[in-house]
Amino acid sequence: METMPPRPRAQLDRDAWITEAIEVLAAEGVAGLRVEVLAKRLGVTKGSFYWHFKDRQDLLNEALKVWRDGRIRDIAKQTRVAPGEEARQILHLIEVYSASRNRKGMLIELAVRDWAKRDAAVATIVSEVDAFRFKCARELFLRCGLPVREASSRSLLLYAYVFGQSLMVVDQFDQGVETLRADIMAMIAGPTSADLSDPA
Amino acid sequence: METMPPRPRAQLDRDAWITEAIEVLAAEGVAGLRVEVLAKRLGVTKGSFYWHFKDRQDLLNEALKVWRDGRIRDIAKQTRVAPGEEARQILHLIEVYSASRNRKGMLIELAVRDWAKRDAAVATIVSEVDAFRFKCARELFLRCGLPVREASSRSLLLYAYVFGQSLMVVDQFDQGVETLRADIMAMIAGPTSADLSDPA
DNA sequence: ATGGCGGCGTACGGTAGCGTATGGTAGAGT
DNA sequence: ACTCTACCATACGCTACCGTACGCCGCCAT
Repeated sequence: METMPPRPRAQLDRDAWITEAIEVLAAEGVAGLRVEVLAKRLGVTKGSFYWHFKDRQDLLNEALKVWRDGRIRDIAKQTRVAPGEEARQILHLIEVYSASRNRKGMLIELAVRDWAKRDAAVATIVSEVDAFRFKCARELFLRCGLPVREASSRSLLLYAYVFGQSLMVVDQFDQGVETLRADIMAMIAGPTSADLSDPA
Repeated sequence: METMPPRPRAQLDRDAWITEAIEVLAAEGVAGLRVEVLAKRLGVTKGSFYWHFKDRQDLLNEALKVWRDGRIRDIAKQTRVAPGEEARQILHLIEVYSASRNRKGMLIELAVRDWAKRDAAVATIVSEVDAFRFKCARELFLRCGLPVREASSRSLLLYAYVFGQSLMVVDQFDQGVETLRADIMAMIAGPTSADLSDPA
């Protein structure tokens, strides 16, 4: 056999670097994503790194692609739902992003968005992801019976809210923040056609 | 005369460093806030810096304080309004933060919040500012006649939205984003007691 | 005019990080 | 057993920083 010509284990290690890179990205931001730090975390030296990658930028590009593809897949999954379940799924969407759960995912989101402020190529990718998110969420609202304009504005509000929520330090807001969050979820999601037409 | 004992120009130069520091903070983030970079931008060497400041952390602390005080003052100013103008002021509040105008202020906000993720002391300050913002905004809603719970949730939604909005890259969303933003503003601000009780 | 000091420049040591060059090793193929 | 190569370590040069030590220069008061 030809030992699986192109990549028997090389490609797999590349992925290990990328996976760890995204981990560090979430914790330290793109500025803290250093080659030698990464190597230490992986228990190797940078001699390994420069075998797998041309340079640091090469890793950053790959990590960004992996992030984008993962986001696209996840968004598609989260918004592909059986008819009649759209309204419930919108609430689920908001919950999924609410920083308590999915903390790491949100940290990655924020790190990438901070990165995008200083790198136009990253901003382009983020823009693509945002557009896709917007499109999918709007589709959910449309299938709930809302007119295009309202479906659009609610979609934008939904994502702006969940991202903004994760930026705020709300732990000393007087009463239970959970109650407020629940009320806000209802504001963003409803009233939908289900509320308007469902006799129950 | 005693040549104006404490600070004839020294304190003023300290402020110059801090002002420039906040500028760089907005553009490059806290990780890009380097002493020697700052010195070059100010046309001096770091010999000057270490006369005015103990070390880099000293500058960071001061910059953070200046930011906090400026925020507190601005929030107080933006939410202190004549009776009957509350509803209008809420809309104005959203507009002021909408990233198009006040771009630099928002960049500083985002940079400080990113900073807060890796520095507990910064997170405490941000928490104070957020709590004050929340309190002031809620007061506006309350004076519009809304019950406490709704005033609270709308206040939280308002700030989460404006911060989240500034994180998103919306330039390729199909139709006019301005229209969507206007609709969202109306969702967050209204219906208020003015809409409910004003016969006009 | 001159001593003192505020304000800054210069020079230095030290660390962290990028990227390169080159050597070493273990395992697969023959 | 020999070799080849994927994979990694070591060592180096370079730059960008931080912080310190110290020297210079101009301004004010006496």
